[in-house]
Amino acid sequence: MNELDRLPIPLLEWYRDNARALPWRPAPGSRTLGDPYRVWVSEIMLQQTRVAAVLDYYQRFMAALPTVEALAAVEEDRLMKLWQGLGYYNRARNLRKAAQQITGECGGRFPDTYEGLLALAGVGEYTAGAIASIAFGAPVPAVDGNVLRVVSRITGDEGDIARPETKKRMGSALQAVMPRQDPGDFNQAMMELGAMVCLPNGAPRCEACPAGGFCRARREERTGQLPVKTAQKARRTERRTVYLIFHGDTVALRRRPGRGLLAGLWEYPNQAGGGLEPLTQWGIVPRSVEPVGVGKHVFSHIEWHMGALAVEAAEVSLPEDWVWADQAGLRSTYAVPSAFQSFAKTVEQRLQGE
DNA sequence: AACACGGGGTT
DNA sequence: AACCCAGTGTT
Repeated sequence: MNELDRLPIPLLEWYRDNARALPWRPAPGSRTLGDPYRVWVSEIMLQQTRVAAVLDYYQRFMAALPTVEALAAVEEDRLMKLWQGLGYYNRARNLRKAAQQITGECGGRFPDTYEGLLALAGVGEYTAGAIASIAFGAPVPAVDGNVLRVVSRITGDEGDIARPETKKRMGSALQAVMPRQDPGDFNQAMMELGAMVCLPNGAPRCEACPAGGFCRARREERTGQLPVKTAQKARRTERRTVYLIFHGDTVALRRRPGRGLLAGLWEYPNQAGGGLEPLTQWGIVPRSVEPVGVGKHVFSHIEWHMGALAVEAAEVSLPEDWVWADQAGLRSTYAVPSAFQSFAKTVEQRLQGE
């Protein structure tokens, strides 16, 4: 028998005493199920995103779109504005797509099985397991990055956690020890343990761990070597010029393409490289051009180094899919990604001062 | 299996 | 600067 057999009882006890109160989380130990819609929205927001980053977005999102029906009917631009700054914007589009699946092909009934949930857009193996267990009490594991790290260390498993085969093996091992009474608490406890105690980067708080007495990595002093994970690819760097084009008390925004990076969001016109040629190409006649600072933004796979030019436009006409945005529009209508946040102050001052 | 896809916190 | 986060979809 392996170390995981000894885990459920001390883990659940630890969770009852140490779980954070979260807006989508049923009271730990209460054996009450989570609300499916609330749990679902939270799980999508939490994909590759920390709890602290999600909290405010979650509250605003639930206030604006309190039901599956409201989500299914929301305008895409409003949806993007609610998601602005959270990243991985396809999550939001898939969320709406799935809401339409539920109100449509599911006849308005929220899927209540692992397989049914897995069929929803944006719901993969992890999320299906999380919702099935937390909202419906199904005894299926939810294997995320936290859980992979915890299982790797407790069992001393040296399998590469980036490999599907490893995820499958650890999922099966968890399935076998999962308590039938409260699978939702068990899954959340595993993740909570990974987030609060069994920390990455070789700095786990083993003295506070309910598995400390039987954890293999701790006993063998291998917490610094586990989990095993293939290193991620290096980023490429792009140098771009961002054009802050002003006209009166407005600034030019253009919509990004519908696919790819930051799809469908709004941005200040920008171009790899730079110079003044792009302005001509866009049909912008500049009254004045002035460098107004630099910005850097790091994506997971790209690094943008940006230099900004403030342009006073003499012409009012703009290319297709561009708009003149005023302060109110920037604040409440157009979803502009964080990559351009470093220019917000400059833009605001210009629109203010004019 | 490899890659695209954001943004930010921690070490 | 590296790591990684309550991962999923596409190629």
